[in-house]
Amino acid sequence: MSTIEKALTLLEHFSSNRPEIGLTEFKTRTSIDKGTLHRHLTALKNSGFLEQNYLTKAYRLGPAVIRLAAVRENTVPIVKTVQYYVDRIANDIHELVHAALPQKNGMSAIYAKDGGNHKVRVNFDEAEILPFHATSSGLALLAFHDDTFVGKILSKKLVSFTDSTPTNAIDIQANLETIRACGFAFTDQSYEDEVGSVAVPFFGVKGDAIGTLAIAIPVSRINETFHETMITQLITASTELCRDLGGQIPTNVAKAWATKLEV
Amino acid sequence: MSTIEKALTLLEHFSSNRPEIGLTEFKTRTSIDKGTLHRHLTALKNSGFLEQNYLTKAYRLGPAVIRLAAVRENTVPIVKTVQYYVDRIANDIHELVHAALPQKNGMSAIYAKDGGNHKVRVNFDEAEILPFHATSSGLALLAFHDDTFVGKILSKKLVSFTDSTPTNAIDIQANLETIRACGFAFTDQSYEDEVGSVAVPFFGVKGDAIGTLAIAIPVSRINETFHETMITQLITASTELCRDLGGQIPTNVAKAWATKLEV
DNA sequence: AGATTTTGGTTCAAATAATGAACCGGTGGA
DNA sequence: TCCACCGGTTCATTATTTGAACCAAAATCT
Repeated sequence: MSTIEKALTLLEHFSSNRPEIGLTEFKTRTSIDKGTLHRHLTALKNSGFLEQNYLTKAYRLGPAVIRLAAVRENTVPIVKTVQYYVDRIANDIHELVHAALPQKNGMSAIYAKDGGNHKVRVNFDEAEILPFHATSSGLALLAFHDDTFVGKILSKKLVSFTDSTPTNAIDIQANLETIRACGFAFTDQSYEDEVGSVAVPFFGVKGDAIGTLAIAIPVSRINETFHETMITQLITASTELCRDLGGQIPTNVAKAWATKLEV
Repeated sequence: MSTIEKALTLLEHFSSNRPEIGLTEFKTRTSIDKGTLHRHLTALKNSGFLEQNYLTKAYRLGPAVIRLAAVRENTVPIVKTVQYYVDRIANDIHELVHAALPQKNGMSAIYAKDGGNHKVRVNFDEAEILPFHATSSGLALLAFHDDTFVGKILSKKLVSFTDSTPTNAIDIQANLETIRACGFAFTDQSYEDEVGSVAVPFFGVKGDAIGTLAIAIPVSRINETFHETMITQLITASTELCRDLGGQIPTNVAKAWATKLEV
């Protein structure tokens, strides 16, 4: 791994829950030498990717990322495009809907909308990393990503979040096979207790999965017919989204989705 | 300059006007060796900061920046906070208003709104780098930034964009002194012909300028009274914005602004 | 108030990774 | 068919990164 990648990996530690990280905390989190760490953090700071809380000396993300995100969104307006469909589904089914993009170690929600007015609702932290193996988003994406990437992910230690988190790589591979066949993924309390989720991928020009649309819902509200409703909603939205983004749905997925919608 | 900084500098070359850059184009733009360049670009790609157009092999910004920007905005919600004031000014004065943050080599607009319905309007490209020395935003920020940074900027070659672009460091330093005294900056066609602009800084907890609010306007529509209107609008907005962000307006600026508002 | 721990930050010889000139192989004109 | 240009790779040389030990200041404990 190059020095550049090592340094950029540090940025992954920031999240909405952990917006500021001090030098020593970084050291315990990464077990990288303090000297090295300091030099890397300083380099990131000089480049505008980090800035320091002048009181605590802790590091937080800097203004450079704002500009880059604006340019990216100007180049490939995925967030904007995805919003329409997330909102539509959220308004239709009155549950928490989100769209996510893959990062190195999991999916990252780029937009979420809770269409519900339920008392019991799924707590959702945007910009959090959703682990590939424990979430429907993650599985839906892995199923349509290249094998080497999947292999890399599944060969790492698979953290258990609940009693239902799948941690056996072989089982997961089998599940991915099923997902590939039907074109959608679902999980039952594999990441958070009491929460189930359904997800479909959306595709880029090569027919590769570039992101996912997903619904998270308290298991108490899931039943057979609602499960089907969620899936049809996601499938139709993803179909239109792919068209908007100039993406291509793999033929077997297109076929599976079509038969699903006919029923 | 560390390898990390060198690599991250590459990202600065992307903009809305130049969303994709190939290896050879990078080489001509940076005069870095092709091998090195390729390794750096690959590292950035592996980290999700770049992705490749699979047809042309050209690089463009990747999905990692989206997540980081979301976390940053969750941490320090400058964009969201600033929007309210930019919109307000735009609606009041019916001209192009924007807010910008400093990057390494200039200001970058984070939000813009054209409140006008004029036939003649200022063309504005968001996520573009606005050079410090040629724009009111840049000057307003430099005036309240630490001297070493200003020195670094002014010691570089100051590009001339129009006949009115100031390129003499000593003149600019003198101008910064004036700006420090009155608390706002204005330029007359120093970046684009026919366009004038006014800007005020807004401040962080240390009383340091962390960004700017600015109005760009065709010179044909500027007159004495409108000039004053723009300045009062900007000053009041910045004052409130600083309060929202927990920033501290330097005492002499606060005084200058207060007297300006009294008139 | 004084001692102690913990914090961010720095140093410099040893270890390692970055560098770049030359080299591939594919693609698209002339 | 040739040639130029593209992205990408190789490997000996070189320069940078690395990390154990060290420092100073601030927070914490006694």
